[in-house]
Amino acid sequence: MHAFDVLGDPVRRRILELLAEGEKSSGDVVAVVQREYGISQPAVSQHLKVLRDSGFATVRADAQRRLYAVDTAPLRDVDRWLDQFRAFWDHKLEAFATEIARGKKKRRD
Amino acid sequence: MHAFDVLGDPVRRRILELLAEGEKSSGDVVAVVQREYGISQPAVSQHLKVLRDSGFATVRADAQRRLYAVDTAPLRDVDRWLDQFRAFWDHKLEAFATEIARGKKKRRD
DNA sequence: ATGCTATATAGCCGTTGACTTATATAAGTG
DNA sequence: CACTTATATAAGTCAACGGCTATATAGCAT
Repeated sequence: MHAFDVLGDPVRRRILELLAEGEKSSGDVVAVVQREYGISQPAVSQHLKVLRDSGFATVRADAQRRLYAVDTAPLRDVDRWLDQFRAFWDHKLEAFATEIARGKKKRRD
Repeated sequence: MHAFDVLGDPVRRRILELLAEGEKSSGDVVAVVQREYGISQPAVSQHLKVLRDSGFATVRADAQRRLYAVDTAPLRDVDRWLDQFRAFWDHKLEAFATEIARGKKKRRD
């Protein structure tokens, strides 16, 4: 599943936002999402699986708990894809700051 | 349709890349996409409609032609959504450069 | 062992989205 | 006006996705 398809789902975006706050157990995520979206535990679990499989999240076990953390690698891919459009809103010196931010010392075209 | 859903489709992403090169007629887009993805003219036209409706593209008429151009507003929304994750890969001074690039002088939390 | 807690998987179903072909609309051309 | 070009819309099909309930798996507690 492509990164953008993963991010297409509002529940998955919300889960990533939660994980951005720090590592959270499946149960923690279920609690919040259930309150906000009213979907079942299995539904949330499936979203977590998608996030795992697509590289957006990593898991580690803690007894019966599964602790999820965000992995930004695919988000960085998205960010890099956006690069080709930044020229449209990054004019002036902002473009320079962005260059630095993205570590593109070699680009000159 | 949410911005991420729009970007979820590879054909639409490709169309945006084409428009990033400059204004193109529907026919120009159809030609490329048809060659690369082997889908019909109406299919491409429908994708262009989605891009229009979701604000990713603007059109102007030139006789029977429709000239499409990219509108980056929704892409900027996506970029801003990514902000909450940048802390994970924007460490050191790069973060500062990004701050400048995004014009966030007020943030302090 | 037995049961409770935490999480994942299986199997089913309805909706949606991305195609298709056929056709409509609109503007230039002979 | 009739024809062709350029593009959009209509209507139908099919697969994929996201939800559900039921159940399996695994670890802790009694």
